[in-house]
Amino acid sequence: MGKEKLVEIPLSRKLITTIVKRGTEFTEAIAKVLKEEKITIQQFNVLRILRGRKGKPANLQDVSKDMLHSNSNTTRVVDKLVSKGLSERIQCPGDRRQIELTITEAGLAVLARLDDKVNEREEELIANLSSKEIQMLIESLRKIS
Amino acid sequence: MGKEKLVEIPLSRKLITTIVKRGTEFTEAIAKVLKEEKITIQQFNVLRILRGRKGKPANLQDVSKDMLHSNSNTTRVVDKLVSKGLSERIQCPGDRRQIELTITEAGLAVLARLDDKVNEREEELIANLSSKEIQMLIESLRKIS
DNA sequence: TCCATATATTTGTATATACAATTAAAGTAT
DNA sequence: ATACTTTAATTGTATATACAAATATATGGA
Repeated sequence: MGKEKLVEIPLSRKLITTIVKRGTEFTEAIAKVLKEEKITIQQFNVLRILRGRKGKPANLQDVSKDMLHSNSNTTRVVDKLVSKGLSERIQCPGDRRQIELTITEAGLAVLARLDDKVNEREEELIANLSSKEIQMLIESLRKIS
Repeated sequence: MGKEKLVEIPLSRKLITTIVKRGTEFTEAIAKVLKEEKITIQQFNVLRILRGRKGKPANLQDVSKDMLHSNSNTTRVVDKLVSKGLSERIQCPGDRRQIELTITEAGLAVLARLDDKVNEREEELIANLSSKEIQMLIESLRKIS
């Protein structure tokens, strides 16, 4: 008695758990910053994608493919942005199944107010790591899949 | 013209994005395994915590503190487990504000059917990494926060 | 043209999550 | 005992997400 074998947690699980946990922490930390402008991370990502197109409209799939999550919800994220006046959606004249999404001035302004804050917060979040370690982490993590 | 400066994505963002992405992939991959038993990751985690207590009942906070997400939802996760017959909840006689949670035989059986599958899937997910790399990743990632 | 199939987006629905507010029971001081 | 504060859990609500089904348009034959 008192001698039950402690089940070893496999390294694979330790790593996976750690990565998931860090991912959640980061997501929540950034979400908190975005909250100042009352937008979610998904909305933020869509806005950045649209800004990156420098006026050239995007369709739903251009936007969805860079998003983490499945695309039926992209419609609703875009709905939100449109209803807030941060994005515009028109039917594509050439192919009326598609839509043409653009970012509005108000949308650009929101991003402008957030950019530095988000960058700073991101720096802070990994401030404990040397740049060598960061490089190494990126490389190993990319190898995973 | 044609000479717009491409904005460099900072390393901090690259790392954070990569970690978040891997976390999401892992979560989805494991969720898929758990789906065979129609339980979610949160439910799985609660069951494992309860099993780990080897009969000793847990209260809500014992369970919540090991969970990623905020505890008001733990009540509802537990609701699900109880309604499926995988867990039992009684009011704690000593302190009637608290509850006493235990795992049922059916709950243990679900875990027994899942354990190996989950472990295997986890191994697969990081099969591209050497064990030295895994060690190193765990260490660096833990340093972060 | 008419029909089958493919593509782009939207909608419905169940579940999950964040966050604030509420309820219930204990503990503590007067 | 009574009131005040703290603790434990639950509930309400808005939003987010997964997944399947539906809608609308386009495309390529017969």
